[in-house]
Formats: sequence, C-alpha cells, structure tokens
Amino acid sequence: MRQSQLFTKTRKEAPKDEVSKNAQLLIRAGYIHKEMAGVYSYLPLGLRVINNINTIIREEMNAIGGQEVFMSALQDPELWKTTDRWNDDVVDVWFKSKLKAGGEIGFAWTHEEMITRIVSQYLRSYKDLPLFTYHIQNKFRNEMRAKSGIMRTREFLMKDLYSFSRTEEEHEKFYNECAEAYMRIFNRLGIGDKTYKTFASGGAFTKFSHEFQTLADAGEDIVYVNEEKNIAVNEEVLEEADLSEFGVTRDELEKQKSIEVGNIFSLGTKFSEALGLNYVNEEGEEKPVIMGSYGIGPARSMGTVVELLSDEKGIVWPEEVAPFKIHLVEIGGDDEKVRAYADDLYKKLTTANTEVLYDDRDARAGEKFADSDLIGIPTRIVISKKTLESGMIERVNRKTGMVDMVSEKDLLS
RNA sequence: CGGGAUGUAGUGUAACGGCUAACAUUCCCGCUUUGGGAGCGGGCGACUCCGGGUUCGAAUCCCGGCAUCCCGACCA
Repeated sequence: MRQSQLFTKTRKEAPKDEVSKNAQLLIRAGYIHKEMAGVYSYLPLGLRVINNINTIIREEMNAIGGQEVFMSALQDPELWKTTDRWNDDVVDVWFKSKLKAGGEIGFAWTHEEMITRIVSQYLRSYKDLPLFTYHIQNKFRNEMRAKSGIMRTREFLMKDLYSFSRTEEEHEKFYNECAEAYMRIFNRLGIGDKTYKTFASGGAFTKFSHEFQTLADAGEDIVYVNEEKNIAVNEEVLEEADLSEFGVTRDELEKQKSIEVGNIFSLGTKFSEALGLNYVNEEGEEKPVIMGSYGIGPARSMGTVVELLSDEKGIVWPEEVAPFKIHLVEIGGDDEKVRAYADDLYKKLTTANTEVLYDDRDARAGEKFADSDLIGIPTRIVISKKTLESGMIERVNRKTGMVDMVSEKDLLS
C-alpha cells in the first residue's frame, strides 16, 4: 500500500502513560491505539501483523487436525452454572451484564463449557473420536490490574483449541503433537530459541501441565531454566521430587523472567461429565470423553516479538510476521524519473503478489529512513537518483543493517 | 483490592496563588533545502480531567469523584 494513504503516522515520542517497550514502539509506529487501561485497538499495520500470526497458528493447528470454529463471546449463565463457574466467588474475572429482556449474560473469558455443549450435540460414537476444535476469538477478563502494554489486557485475542479423545493414550498422543505444533509456531514467530515448554502443576487429572514461556526481561512470570538440557519448570513444580522426574537438580536451574505465550493442559473428564458429553464405545458402553485445552495469545505473542526483537531504532519483525515484506522507499521524489521508476517498481512488486509498503510521501530522506526503521519491515528497498544512475537497486536488511545492490530482475525473481 | 504517584493543545514538557496559560513537536501556508527525523517566516490548535470549596483572584491551595501509571496481592 502507499504510505501516503496510510492514515496512521509515526511519532517521535511515546505517550507518557506507556512504560512497556512493546506498547511504546507499537504506538509510536502506529500499529495500535490505546483505548483505556488494558484495552487496545489494532490499526492497519497492527491488524496485518495479527492476521499474519493468526495465519501461522491456523496452518499449524490445521496440520494436526484442528477444525476451526467461531464461538460467541456472549455467554449463557445456565451453561456455566453446570460447572459452578458462573459464581463470582469461584471465577473472579467475569465481565457480566444484564439483558434488557431480563436475566444476565456473561462475556467469555474461556470456552470449555461452550465447546463441550456444542460437541455434545453431535458426538455419539467412538467413531466420532478423536476430535479437535479451535477458534480465535476475543476473551474478556476483568483483571485487577492491566499492565505491560498489550501483554496483559482485559480484552484480548486468544486461540484456544479443545481436544476430545477416547482414551488417555489417545489424549496423550495429541497433547504431545500439539506441544510440537506450538514450538513450530513460536519458531515461525521468531521467538522459538527463547521459548521453553515449561512444566507446571497439572490439576485434578494429570500431574503436570505445560506452559510455553519465552525468556524476556519484560516477563511477569518466573521460570527456572537449564538451557543446555532444554528444561524449564515454573515455581509450582520446583520440589526435588518433581525435578528428579525431569532429570535436573535444583542447582542446575537458573531463575529467569519470562512471558507465558501459551499453555496446554489436560482437562480429564471434568467438563464432559458435568455437561454429559459421553460416547458409546465398541462394547456399547457409555463413556465420558477425555478433554484437553490448548491456548495461545496472538496479541501477547506480538508483544513478545516486539520485546525480544526490537532495537534502539525500532521494531524488527521476522519475515512471516511483518506487516509487509518490503518497504519501498523513494527519496528525491520531486525528480520525475525517480518518482516514475519507484511507481513502476511498486506496480511490478504488487503485481507479483509481494506485500509492499511504498513510502511515496513528500518527505525528506532522514524522516523516511527513521520511520522505516521504526516500523521494522524486514527488507528496505531504496530508489533515488543515485540508484537510478547506478542502474541497480539498494536493498537494506533491517535486522543486520547490511546493504547490497541488486538488479531489478534479481529483486523481482 | 492495599500502597505510591500523576492528570495542562494530537504528542512531550513549562508556568511564585496574579498580564492574553509558555516552549518543542505534529498539522496548515510560503520561501529555502533534498541520502538519516533540515533551516527561516507566518498560522491553526487548551472550558488546564470532572464537580465542589477557600480567595479580590486558582492550572497552582483544600475536599470529593473519575482516569492513568508504578509496586504488591491476584492471574487455566
């Protein structure tokens, strides 16, 4: 798209009420807008990033058999009463409202109850299993304190997948496949080398659950890591008895700050029993379905990428996440030849289906370069009188700062 | 929810209880400039968060509310 038509603009200074690096950079570059504490809107650049992240998540979830649905945000109190999770004393993050017609309504903070009821409408036989459903949708949580920019908000996008299995073995198999898919996702997001599948306490049905923790100074969580052994555990399972199961000792672990970018856990039959989600097995007996729940926050992941990969000049997006692949910057655009060439190149690139942001603004080079660094598109292409005279095109790598000259033909191929 | 702090043009900052609320930036106009947020001139933009109070006089002091941030608690 042409940058002259992009309605957002960059700013030199971040609002004083933003302290976190992710929000400061994302606001300065025009990716997001803060509505109020813990509530952010996504602007054109930001939405493109979120969509890219969601695409990665979808591809990986589909690859392990996930079926995408889209569940409503508005929640039926009666449904939640069956699991005793409507009660404010049990769940303290509810946003609730009254219906004009009478009665109450809730805003979804998770979807176990809803998906279980939906699936129960269709699932009868062992032949229907296993089944994996997921959706990407807004969650609402009435947090006591929002903080850390887009990392901990009251309204946020979440991908949650729910698995339905016949046996523990079947459940375990998918659980592990999903964990592997999660690591592929974080690798593609560019934060894989800092992200650990972390042991956490399990709950009623399994001894352990897992969090995906990305080591970062901005993190709110604490994990204990052994990078060589590729093992991380959270505080809940720091007992020696647990640690010996993982093959580490306490003094081999280093305490580090981290961001929880995902989590997976076994639900056992808690929801299936509460909501009557049973299937008939080969012997004709009715059995409760074994469930699992698997979450990733796309917006929190976006914030984590910014926290980890930005530098003093601005954001540095990984290839797959970036809002555009190429930032085409023309300088000296009052020269008709430069303008015409840049226009033409823009046309060729977009025709070739390359996502390109074209800085066609009537601005000086310094301002354009500063903005380009701040916005953080991986590859910058510079067109100027100089490049025109050389017959080559200047290409700058945002991450490394490396500059090379390429021919138009090589660029387009 | 406990503790602390802060609310002034879009943004960042200033202003002793006292003149028309100042400066920078953004934005608009003109000239100049043109490879790292250029320069000069002119201009637009503020019920100083809201409501009370004290005072001859309040951005400034007091009370209440609201909002935002930080620390803690909390956080499937």
